[in-house]
Amino acid sequence: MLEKQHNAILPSSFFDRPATEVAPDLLGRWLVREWAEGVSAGVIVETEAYMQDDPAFHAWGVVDPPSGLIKPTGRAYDLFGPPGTAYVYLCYGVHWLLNVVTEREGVPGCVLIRGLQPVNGIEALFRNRPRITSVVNLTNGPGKLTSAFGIDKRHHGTDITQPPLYFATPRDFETPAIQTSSRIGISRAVDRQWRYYMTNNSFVSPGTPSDVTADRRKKRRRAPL
DNA sequence: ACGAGGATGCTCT
DNA sequence: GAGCATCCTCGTG
Repeated sequence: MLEKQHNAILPSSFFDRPATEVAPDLLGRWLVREWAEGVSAGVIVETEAYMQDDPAFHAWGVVDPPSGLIKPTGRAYDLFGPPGTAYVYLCYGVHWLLNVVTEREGVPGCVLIRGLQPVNGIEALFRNRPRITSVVNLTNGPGKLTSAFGIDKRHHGTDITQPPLYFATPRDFETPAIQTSSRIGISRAVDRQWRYYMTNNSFVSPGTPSDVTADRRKKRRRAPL
């Protein structure tokens, strides 16, 4: 089982930067989850950055530019928190998505974790997703990896630079080869190349990057006559 | 292989 | 009530 390497934990200062710097820098590092018995970990292979003045960002429009005042409404408020805080929200009413808050307190930003390659405690991950039979399908998507790692509402707002859930730099860390694309599943700010992923890694999510034609509205339900 | 559709809940109009 | 930072299943080829 994995030795606990608390000295390798990424500190909050790591996240006190623009999300577009943090997101690529997280590739090749580990997400670590400590259980009551044992530890699971995965190499981060895919991330997305969300920033101020970003129409695809949950906190978009929350800052009033003339005054700089924050309108503390809903989930967006938590994106102004201190760097290294977990921002976990429910997507499509079904899946929890894990983000880490970036930039100093008062400046909103976050990085979405979209893909992991399991490297430790894989049995526990399978146990959390009993219907999955192949390792690849365990964690190759933002909703899949939270399910496998047992991440949900309970982790929202918690310090993600401490056990039981944190990021760490592995001993053999090397800066990986990285590619970029537009982000997946969004309909606004589709031109920004703020998705980062490892080259030639099969644990990158199968989603298609958004483009101006990719986000056609689903067929609208016909109104009853 | 690929595409359509459903599940399901929170936020804002 | 619409619009989601998704995933899985079940049709067709």
